[in-house]
Amino acid sequence: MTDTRFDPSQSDGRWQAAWDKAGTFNADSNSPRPKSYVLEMFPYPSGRIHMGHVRNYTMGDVLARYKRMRGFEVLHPMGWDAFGMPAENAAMEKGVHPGGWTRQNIETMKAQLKRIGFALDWSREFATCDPEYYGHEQALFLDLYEAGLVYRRSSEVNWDPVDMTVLANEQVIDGKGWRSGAEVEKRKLDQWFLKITHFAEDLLQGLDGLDGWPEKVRLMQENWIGKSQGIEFSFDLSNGEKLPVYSTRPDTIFGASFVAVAADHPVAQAVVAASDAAREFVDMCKRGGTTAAELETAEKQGFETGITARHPFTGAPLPVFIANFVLMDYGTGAVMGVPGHDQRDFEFATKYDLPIERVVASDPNAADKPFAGEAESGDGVIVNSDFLDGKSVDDAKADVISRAEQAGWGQGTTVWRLRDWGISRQRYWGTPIPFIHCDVCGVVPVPKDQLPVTLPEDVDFQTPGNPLLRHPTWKHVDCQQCGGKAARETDTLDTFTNSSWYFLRFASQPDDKPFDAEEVAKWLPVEQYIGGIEHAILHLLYARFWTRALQHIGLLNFAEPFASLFTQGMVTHETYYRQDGGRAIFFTPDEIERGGDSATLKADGDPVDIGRVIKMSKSKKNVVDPDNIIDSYGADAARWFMLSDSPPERDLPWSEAGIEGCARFVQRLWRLFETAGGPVEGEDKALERKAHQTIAAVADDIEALSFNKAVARLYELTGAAEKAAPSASRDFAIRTILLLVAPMMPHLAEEAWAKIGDAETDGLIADAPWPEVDPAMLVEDEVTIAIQHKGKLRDTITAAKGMAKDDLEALALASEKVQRSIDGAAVRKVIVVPDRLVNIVT
RNA sequence: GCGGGUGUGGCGGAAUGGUAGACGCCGGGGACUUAAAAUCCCCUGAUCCUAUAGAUCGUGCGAGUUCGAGUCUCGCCACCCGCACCA
Repeated sequence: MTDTRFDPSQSDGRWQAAWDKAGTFNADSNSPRPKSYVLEMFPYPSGRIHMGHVRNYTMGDVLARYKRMRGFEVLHPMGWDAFGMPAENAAMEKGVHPGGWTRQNIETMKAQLKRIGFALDWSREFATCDPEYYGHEQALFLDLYEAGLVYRRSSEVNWDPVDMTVLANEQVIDGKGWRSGAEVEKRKLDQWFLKITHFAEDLLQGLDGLDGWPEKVRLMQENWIGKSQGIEFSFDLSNGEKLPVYSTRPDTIFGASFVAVAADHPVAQAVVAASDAAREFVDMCKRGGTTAAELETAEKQGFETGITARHPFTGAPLPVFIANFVLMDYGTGAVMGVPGHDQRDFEFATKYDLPIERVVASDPNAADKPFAGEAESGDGVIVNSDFLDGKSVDDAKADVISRAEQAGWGQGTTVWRLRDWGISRQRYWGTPIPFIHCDVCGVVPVPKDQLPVTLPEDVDFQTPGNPLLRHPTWKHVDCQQCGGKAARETDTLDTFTNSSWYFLRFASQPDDKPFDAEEVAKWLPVEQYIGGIEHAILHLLYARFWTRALQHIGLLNFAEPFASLFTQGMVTHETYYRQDGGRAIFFTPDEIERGGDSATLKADGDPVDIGRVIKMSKSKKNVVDPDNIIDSYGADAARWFMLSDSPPERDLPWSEAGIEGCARFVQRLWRLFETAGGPVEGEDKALERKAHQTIAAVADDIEALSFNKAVARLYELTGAAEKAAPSASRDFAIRTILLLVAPMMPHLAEEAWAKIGDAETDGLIADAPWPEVDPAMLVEDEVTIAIQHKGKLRDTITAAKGMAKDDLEALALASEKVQRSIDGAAVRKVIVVPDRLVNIVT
């Protein structure tokens, strides 16, 4: 037995080259095998691969390799989400071209991914900044335009003054740009929109069928779509106008004591025109902050307009206020105020001394019960409401809506929180929107045979704003229709558009169209999609929308792109810092010498503080570079670490000790594998049984993405095989371990497979089938029975599997320890769970 | 405020209502070695103890259901995530 070591620096690259050469992981859509599409969210080429990528792609890789072993033809592709602002920022800061910068990053990151040995089909690689990709995207955009799902309108947009671009609502967080963090301003611009609201109901309904998605993500999308049902009706105003309002509580209409409109509502603007006091109030409303904390503490304030609204049933005049808590862009921008049953209205009415009427009570006798300092928004029975009295909330809602509809002053309505998706960006590094503007003909689509509309290469980034707009020649074209002078659209598409259909392009890459529906049908929907929770709403909702939209125009025959979704946790690390005056100075893990529960700085040998374990980030310097890890420990140790210990949906704390343990295990396996092969005889039933149990369990664990459990089971079987004396059974167990770790440590597995080198291990282990389980071997013939007295463990005995209850009971009562515990008390009851335990109750 | 999740040794975490702490990391002891690395073996929840044995306690807190609860039910607490003056 030679005691050699496995050398990743020699082996990793050799096997990566072997897979490349054999095209092992290239997916064949014409294969007779069943298909499986495993996909991880493709990366933005920001510069280098980080540990989060490694974790994400390792999980997908294990699943993809496992699926291949189970006889599936697996599509496991990789590409680049290559448009976006960091490239332009780099252009501005370093004077490089966004395209060159991006290509360079892709090259670096691709080399990094290859070093980790991912089973990817690189033949399908593309970047979204390839004209071959975005040209097809332009074609799809034109298709959607023809289908009426794209439109253009002037709208108030979220303008980021730092990035000089428009942001989608989703990209505004607490009133600030999601990237720049700058306070967002409002501007009016002509913008392109995608009609995602056309599919609001369908996107909501579809969530019910997504059994393979986390409940959390489904709920987040449900809330984002925000369906609400109620009534829209108009008040007759004292100035002769009509004021439409929206309410989800028509049942409380008799409790209305005022009407409120948003500060930028037309009614408010009319009042402002005639009143300086009103103007002051409205200006104050607009200044108000929009952050959660500010809204929490903001007082409900209003300005009484002097106008009154006529109650549709009682005819009573209700005062109309301009109020700071009413939003213009939800519902109609105006509400009826029912202080008794809405907390905001309650606070408002209290401040302005408006009537607070009870119209819902726990029972009819409680009709005059006073309020306990807050509104009651719960269920109950209607009171003090004329013809509604005694009805349930639901019945009263229906009654008011039907009366309003019959009388013609209102109707049942559904209101959505979801808005149409504004996709215009005043940026260079994105997909040009394929339209031209002609003074005579208006907006004219670029004919499909002139696609792609490509980006000009010679652009200047030293001035803020859109380089396409400033370019001397690019935008000047002749109109397709009239031949006159026209200008190209200089806006580009939101980068989320690029990631809304890339998974289709991976499945099929014809030159003459975005994708081939038949080829796509062979692979889609994606069987398992893996990525970060940060995409729970935006990317995943847009991708679901695009798939529906393409189905709508007949290009696809399915609505949901991702059958199963998994959101993995982050890779975290301790932070190291010293306090310097008021602020912390952070150190990288490389600069630190880590002891048992202390850490010192290598440079001066003095201690540093160990901070919280948080997501790896450059600002906290708690990052570990995957390349360095692979240099030191090899790809397999890094992969194994990514799968060990933490459940995949939770955060994974990186540690030096942990990766060292993984590297040790790689060598431990190598030593074990070296003892495989050769002539061995003899049987070790128990070990053989454990091997079969492990095959079944690891398969279950991988399919459930419970990699940490699969890892633990492999440690166990490894320990058992190491301790066992040589036998044919042991040889079988070792070969079993080799096959089971192959998806996780593919380089070590190939090396050991080749080294065994007998008929059984011919070819690449990557092409070997998953081992068969003998069901008979899953069952133990002896079991350990727990003996309890009143639920407390007193003894354990070994018994034959399937022993009769009476025999077990007799064995249990014969136990000396049990008898001592019972101490002569009368046995009242004996619970026997076959093959498990006996519980004696006295 | 609304919605969701999490809570188990020094740490990461196992556990179809049935022997809590599998497996890994850290730590301790030992073997091998001139020595170190590597490797191997043993110990490692807490407390008590008359100590090869045994007892008690123990899964955020408090109740409950059950022969039996980390697991189920009810009520709290803490932390994390998402959404939010959405009428």
